[in-house]
Amino acid sequence: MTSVESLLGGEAFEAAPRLLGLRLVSDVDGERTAVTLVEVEAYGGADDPASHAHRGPTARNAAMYGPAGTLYVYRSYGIHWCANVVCRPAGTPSAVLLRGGVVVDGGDVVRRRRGRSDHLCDGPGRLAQALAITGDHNGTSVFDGPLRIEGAAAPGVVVATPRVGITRAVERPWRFIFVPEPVDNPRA
DNA sequence: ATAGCGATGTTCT
DNA sequence: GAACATCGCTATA
Repeated sequence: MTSVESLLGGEAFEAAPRLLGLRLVSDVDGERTAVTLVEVEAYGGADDPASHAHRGPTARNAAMYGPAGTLYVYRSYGIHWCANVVCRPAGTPSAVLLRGGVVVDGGDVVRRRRGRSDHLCDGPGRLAQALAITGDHNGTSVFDGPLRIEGAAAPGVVVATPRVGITRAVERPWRFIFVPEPVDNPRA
């Protein structure tokens, strides 16, 4: 078992914050890009009214029922792609929505894909476009596929807030933001 | 700086 | 027919 693999498991809201600070590496069309994950959201199964798996399996959410490490990619509002990582064993639906990152490799490629130089990865649709994640990657594994999660988290603080863009179970604080630990604070 | 709105695939009522 | 785990453009301030 890899070190990253051991970070998955447990309820989605427990696994989600563990992914913060890790690297999401993309090798698509022969181009390498990578980000450090800084914003994620947890989605559960039948017990989470905001989850795509709340009503049971469908053609769209099938990947959520795969083993931990499975990528669940869905189309949002008919336009954008959004990527999740499954964190529970096969048969138990779960998802950690990847909502934001900081580019650490392939910045030129990312800016070309995004068609701009700002707001490269802040938002699930933007993050997917930056790393060229599409429906083709639905069901692939983040341990051996074209999109991988690697490394160990850098030191930082995790802040929990309510999930955004949903209308049900809005009170659950299942959105997690990574605040890097300052290496040095000249003002303190 | 904030508000409104159009685009549009899949699911749900 | 309506809602939706969004985004980028446009208008108004």
